[in-house]
Parts: sequence; structure tokens; C-alpha cells
Amino acid sequence: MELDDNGRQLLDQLFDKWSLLVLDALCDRPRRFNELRQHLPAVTPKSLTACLRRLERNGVIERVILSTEPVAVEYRISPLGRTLQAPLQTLLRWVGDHLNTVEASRSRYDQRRAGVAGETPQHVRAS
Amino acid sequence: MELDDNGRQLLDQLFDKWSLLVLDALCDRPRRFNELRQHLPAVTPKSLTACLRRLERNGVIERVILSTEPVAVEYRISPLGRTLQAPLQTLLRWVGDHLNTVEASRSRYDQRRAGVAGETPQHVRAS
DNA sequence: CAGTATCCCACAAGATACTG
DNA sequence: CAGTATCTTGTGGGATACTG
Repeated sequence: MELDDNGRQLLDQLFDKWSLLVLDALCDRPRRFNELRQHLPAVTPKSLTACLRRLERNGVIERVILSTEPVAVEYRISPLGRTLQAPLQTLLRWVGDHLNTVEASRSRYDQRRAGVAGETPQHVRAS
Repeated sequence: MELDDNGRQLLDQLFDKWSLLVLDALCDRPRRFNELRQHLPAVTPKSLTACLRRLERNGVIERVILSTEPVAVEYRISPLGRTLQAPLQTLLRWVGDHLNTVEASRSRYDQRRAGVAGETPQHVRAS
């Protein structure tokens, strides 16, 4: 499965810092801007806006202006975005299922690096 | 499916600029450093090293020193990494399958933005 | 061959304040 | 409420050169 430049770039946009969480939240149900802000831990309005615009541009979410009183804005997962749900879930599942394993691996790795006697690299030793 | 901070961070590390391509390449077969360099378009040794270390630390690949003459280094997918293959493929498939749709969506989005008369934003108009 | 070492810059993103 | 505007910093990553 070869992936070209465009593909990699798309993945970057779909999997940047907040996108995944946003997508996940919107797969559940439509949300308002400030709803999302609360849902995500400590995202600044600027970052959230950028993220939402990117996702909208890529067609996986929709920005809907509700003709309520007063006017409100709502973000929804798009049909295209919906087709991403399954792959996403699979991945999120994997991360959830293997977090402990990965943590363990990291500890082992760091241990090994710290423990290499006679060759202790400067950037590792001391405080 | 709620994803905590650790989970998001792990995803970041697994899906940074080069990791996916590396993982994909190594799922195919083990590779040497310079093999990977050639396989990936224009990656600098520094970036590749960083990427490989990260993946190794997370336990999804293994760095193997071959006792050949002269000594060589080889990178392999680990058993843990192998369990990522399926989810990864699913995702790569999705990207491949929907690249055109996404491109179209982007064009529409940009068109819409450029076409809003009477309100043309400075950062869009002119050269 | 398999990396390190430096220098540098672009850009993501945080903090904070302001607005239609 | 749903953002935009500035300012600033951290860091990923490119370019380039060097090394065991």
C-alpha cells in the first residue's frame, strides 16, 4: 500500500492534534462551538477554529448555521466523515487496547538507554 | 470512545510526518537505514533517525544489529507493531479511496470562500 | 553505511484580549 | 455565542556538514 504525498498530507490534516477528538465527538452527535471547547481539554478558540475549518475544507464535517433566535452555529459530521468512523474506531480501539503495552515498552527503552554503562551519552546522564 | 491525553499523544507519535510510511514499509519487510531513506521521498537523516527512535521506543519496531561483515543495522516491525498493520491498512485504504472526494471538497470550499462578493478577505484576494 | 552535530526557519499552537 | 486579532514560544523538520 503505497501512499503518495497527497495522501500523507491528508492524514496529517485528519490526525493533527485535535481533529481526531473533534471527529470522534461529532460522530456521536452535532455540537456547538463552545460545546466542543468544553469537550476538549484546554483547546484555545484559535486552535479549535483552525481545526474545524480544516475538517470542513476536507469535507468530513459541516458547519451549519441554525436559523434559531438568536442564530446559532452547529458542527456536524458529514456523510463523507461518517465513512471515516469505522476506521477511526478501529484505530482508537487499538490505542486504547495497547496503551499499557506501549508504556511498558517506553520504560524499558528509557531504562536501557540510561543503563548503558561505559558509553553513557552526555545528553542522558546527570541531571 | 473517549480518548485521554496519553492516547492522543500516542497517536501523534504513531502518525507524525514519516511514521506511517516507515511502518508501512517495514510491514512489508525489514529494511536498512538507507533503504528507508530511498523509499521515503526526501527525508533527512535527522528526521528519519528521530522517527525510528520514537517508533522503537513505543515498541512498534525493532532495531537489530546484524553480525555481518561489516556490521549492519536493520529495522523490523515488532510483534506489537504487527498488530497495528490491519488498522493501518484500513486507514490507508480510506485515504486512498477518498482522496478524490476530499480534493473535490477542498476545491468547492476554496471556491466558496473566494467567491463571497462584497466581503473578500484580504488574505484571499489578489496575488 | 548509519548515523550525529549545528544552524535555522516555518508553522502549530498557547496566552490573552477583543468583537459583531 | 462564536469566533477574530496579536503576540510569542516550542518544536518539527529541512539544509548541510561531519564521523566511527
